[in-house]
Amino acid sequence: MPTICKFEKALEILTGKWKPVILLRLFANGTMRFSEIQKAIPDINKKMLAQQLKELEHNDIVHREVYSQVPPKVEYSITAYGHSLHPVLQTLNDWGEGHVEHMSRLHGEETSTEAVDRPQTPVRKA
Amino acid sequence: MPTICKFEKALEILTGKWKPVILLRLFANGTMRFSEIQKAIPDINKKMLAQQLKELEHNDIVHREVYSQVPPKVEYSITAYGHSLHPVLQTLNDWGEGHVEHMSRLHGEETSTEAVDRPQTPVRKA
DNA sequence: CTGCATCCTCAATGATACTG
DNA sequence: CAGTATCATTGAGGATGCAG
Repeated sequence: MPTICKFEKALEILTGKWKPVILLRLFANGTMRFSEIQKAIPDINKKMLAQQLKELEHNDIVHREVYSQVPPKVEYSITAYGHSLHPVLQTLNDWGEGHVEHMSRLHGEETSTEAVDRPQTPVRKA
Repeated sequence: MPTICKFEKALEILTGKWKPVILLRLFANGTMRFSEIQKAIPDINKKMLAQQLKELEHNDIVHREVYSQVPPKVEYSITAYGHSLHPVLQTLNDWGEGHVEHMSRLHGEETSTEAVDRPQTPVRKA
């Protein structure tokens, strides 16, 4: 059980199609209701949002506060422990920033930086 | 295009089922032949290895040195730029280390830390 | 030895409807 | 409003064979 495991474990937390966006939103806004997050991230659907939040909650990154009232109200926020992620996010973001520049320098000046990766597995088309 | 993009871009590099292992191997061993990496990571297959290496190469993280000889010989190594990833990996790993402990403290003392995540979508079985 | 092409599998993602 | 349950989709991941 080398270093890999820890490393991969850490990645598991940040990975997932919506984790990053959700996390950033919560880091920025502090506390948000379920519907607020949904509005903030139009392309996500309830199932995914709930699912990802659940995972983040399980990892003690996000806190879930339920208000027993009608209509229901649930607020999400970054836990104390979750804030320990901040430096990690920062590092990742800083490197990412330099990286996009590095890429444009290397390859074309495409501002899109899109469809450049993962060329393989050409999608079994009809 | 807020911070997310850079952040996610960075994640893209590290993510992928085999990127972490491959990266760590290369960081540790310096230079390895295709077959060496394969032997070092028994569970990976040629296609995946080639694919992930290609992506890493495209991102200028890994260097590919081809020796035009028979039989063919190709060596992979971390590029100069690729080494800029080291602090990122370090940060991630450090946080991951603390995280596994935090998890065991929170939930059970399960050394497995397995099947605890992602409870949803119960696998559509026959 | 390397690596691409093909075909296949399945887990993650998504759309939708229903419930407290 | 905040979920859960179901069913459908898709694309990353994998097995295998051919080719340089």
